[in-house]
Amino acid sequence: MVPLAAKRKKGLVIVESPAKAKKIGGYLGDDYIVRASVGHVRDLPAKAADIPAKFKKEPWSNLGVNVDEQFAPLYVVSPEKKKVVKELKDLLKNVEELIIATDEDREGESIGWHITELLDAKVPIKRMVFSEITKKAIQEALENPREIDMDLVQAQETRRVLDRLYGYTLSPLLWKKIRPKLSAGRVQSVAVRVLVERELERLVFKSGTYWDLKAELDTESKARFSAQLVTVKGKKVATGKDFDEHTGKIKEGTDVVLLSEEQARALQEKLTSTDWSVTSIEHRNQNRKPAPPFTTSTLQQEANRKLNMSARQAMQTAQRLYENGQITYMRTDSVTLSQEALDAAHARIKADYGDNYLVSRQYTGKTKNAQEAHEAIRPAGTEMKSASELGLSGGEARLYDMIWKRTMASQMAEARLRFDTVTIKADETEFRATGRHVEFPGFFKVYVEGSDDPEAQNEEEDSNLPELKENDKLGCADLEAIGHETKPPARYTEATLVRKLEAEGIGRPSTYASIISTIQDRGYVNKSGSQLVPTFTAMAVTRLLEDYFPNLVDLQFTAQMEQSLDDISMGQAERLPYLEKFYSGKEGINEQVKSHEEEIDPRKACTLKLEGLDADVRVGRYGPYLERQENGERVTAGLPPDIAPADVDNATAEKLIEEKKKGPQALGMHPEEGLPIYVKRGPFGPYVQLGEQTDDGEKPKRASIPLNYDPDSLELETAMQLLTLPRRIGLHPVDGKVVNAGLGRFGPYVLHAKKYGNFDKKTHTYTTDDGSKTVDVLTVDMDTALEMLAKSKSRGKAEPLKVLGEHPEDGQPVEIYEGKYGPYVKHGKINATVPKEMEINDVSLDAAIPWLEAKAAKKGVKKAAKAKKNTAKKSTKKKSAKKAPTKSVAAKKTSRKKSESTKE
DNA sequence: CAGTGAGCGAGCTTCCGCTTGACTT
Repeated sequence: MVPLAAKRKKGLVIVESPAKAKKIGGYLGDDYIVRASVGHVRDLPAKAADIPAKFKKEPWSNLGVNVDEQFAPLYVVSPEKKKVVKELKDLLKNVEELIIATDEDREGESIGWHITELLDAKVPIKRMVFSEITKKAIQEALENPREIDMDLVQAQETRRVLDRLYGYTLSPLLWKKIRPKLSAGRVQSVAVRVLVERELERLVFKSGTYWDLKAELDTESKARFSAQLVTVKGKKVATGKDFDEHTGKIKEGTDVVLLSEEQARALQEKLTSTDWSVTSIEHRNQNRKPAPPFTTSTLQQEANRKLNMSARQAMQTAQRLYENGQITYMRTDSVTLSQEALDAAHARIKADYGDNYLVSRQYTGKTKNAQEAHEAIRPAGTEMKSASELGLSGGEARLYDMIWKRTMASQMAEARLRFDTVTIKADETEFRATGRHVEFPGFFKVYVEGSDDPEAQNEEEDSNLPELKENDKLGCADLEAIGHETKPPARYTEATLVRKLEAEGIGRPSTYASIISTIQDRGYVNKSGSQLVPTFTAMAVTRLLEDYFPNLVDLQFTAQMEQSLDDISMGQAERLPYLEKFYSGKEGINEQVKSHEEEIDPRKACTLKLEGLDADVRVGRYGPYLERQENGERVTAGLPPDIAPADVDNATAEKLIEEKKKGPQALGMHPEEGLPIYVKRGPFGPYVQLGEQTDDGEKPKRASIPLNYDPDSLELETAMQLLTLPRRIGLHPVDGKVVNAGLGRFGPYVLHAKKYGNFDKKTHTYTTDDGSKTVDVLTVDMDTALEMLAKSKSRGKAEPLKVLGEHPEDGQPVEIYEGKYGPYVKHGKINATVPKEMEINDVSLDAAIPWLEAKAAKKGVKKAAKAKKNTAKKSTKKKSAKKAPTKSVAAKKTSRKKSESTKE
């Protein structure tokens, strides 16, 4: 709140982030007001509802770009940004100048320009830039303002318009040819393509088998070490690298010995009783350099590898650290450390490890398309305080600790390693043993970057060999023949995908996490553990795009776009010819989409003929299914929803089609009911059913199969028990009321006096606090049920802080409650926060009603959107009702009902 | 709350980047 008698201030400074505004505000003092724009303030309309009425009829309105008039963008202030803009406008009335201090990159420059356009300032406008948030840097920046760089703004607008044209012309083609609501975009389509190509490599991959020997050897002084077979009769023994992944055989022209199991065992037999001796020893020295300080991309990768955090979790955790002033800004592509950071790290290294561990280093970024508006991610401030010194805990402590270590390590000495390679002769074979010795740990003391290969040995670990010299005799304590299979190329994880995208210059620090969400939300990718598995839909979409728009899904497309944008930002090129070439004319995307629209057969676009698979895979409305011709007849069978494309082979296909033909197989007969029990799969997962569906509308008895049971190997006994749920566990020792276990809409539960206890959502089991037992809905006993119930949050009503009175419309009480985010007023199902500066005792009924109304209006919009999905099937009826004269009332009523049912 | 693989309708879906709300279990 601005006090009414506010003195006129010198300037209004606008930055992007509120946390940054706070910090800079502290440096600039009372003469300046510092506020955040909270990101972009204007954008092209995202959806039809955001298009202003007067443009709705324009043929280009959906694009939000007037493609007939110089690609003029239609900018709108999104509803959630209106408040910010209004506040900035009000503040501007009491200052002498407007100072734009947004980030010094393409997007930041554009945000600044949009602000000046919207605020329509009557006072002078200055643009200031800084790359480090220190008092000195800020004041210097303030004294050396510049103008807004319109070339840079143009480059941003070109980027924005191109992305819109790409996305909003290709997506509709996918709706028509493959499935509604699909999407295509410059970034996501390439990301999906990368995953699909890897999946196809796995699909055609042929595994190969090879054998080798591993020896456990003793020196004369009985020190033991192990060695691997490397040559037989002077010829190299085959390893995984020597195989051709398309054939599973040794690559042509490779001169190696491929050992079969028999040969390996014969060799093992022969060598056990032969003489072993050292033929040569080699030493090799190598130094290791620390990894550069974190950028967004490397932070996400390491958090994924070492802390098992998703990109999204890492960013949310980093955001909290940033808001608490504990780390610098977390969305950056720069590896540069400021002088403040260097000083802090150097001092701490000296104090903790000594001078010989300190080396000052400045890294230079080599990331494609880096904008470098911020510094690297590092502990904020001048002291390099550790996580425990800051009193952090949980995920924040772990992430901070990693940032701290990486920053420290980046300023520490190289590690010096010595590798020893010993060659050993046994009969006509050679074995090799390698050792690693850390001669000087340097930065290893603090931090070593993680590996994508979970089996790889840690770099910093010693694996020393015993003292050996040439011609030493060795004893063979054990000789093992080991069989190996070559593995297909690994699927991408969040970490490796982010690294790939960054390396190709695709996507920006602020978007890596959301790219991963988007491709999952659109049904292009499923996550299986840490693997990102593309779906059949992804394959169909990728193939269509590759066939008809190869240059748009080329990995180089973004790099080329960036080149053009650079030219525009430097004033060496114009936006218009670039956009015209992309969109208009014979080769432009508009014409291309139109002409391909006629030639693409949707049935073909949805049909995948996979190498080595006899049946076709088709992507249908209810998911992927198999299709095959048999005696001129079409047979189909649904595929499990989350099956990986590379895991579908002829055997799996055959099994699914056979099962479909036979119809649901009875698990067995229920001995008392005399009816068969089936295992079936519905939209809510696998379930068991007793008897058949009859015509009289009577539904057969059904029960979901909890996640801890495998539907394919479910026993009849278990099925019968599931069908008898809910089950009485016994009587509660305190009040004597019944405790039950059952299956509900949200999974298995235990129930006592209207209070529910829950099983783990992912496993449908529960492990007791002392870890002594794990139970499920069929096995849970009274003691465990009581423990579960004790944990469940009380559904009992909280006491209101204050009762304001009855709502004039319906007489329902209006009350104030204390919530997690401060006090709120409650009326029925509507809750509205009490403004921060209000005292609870000052809140009156009259004051509270407008808050509730505002909240109700907001909620209604959200709920209606949500409810739409659930009632899509019935929508035809609703539409005719809409034409009735009482339209608005009818609409209100239905939306009310829906919101109740969704809440239930 | 429990399968299926086909089509009029009205109007909508969809992009990439920059940021923090909201959530009251």
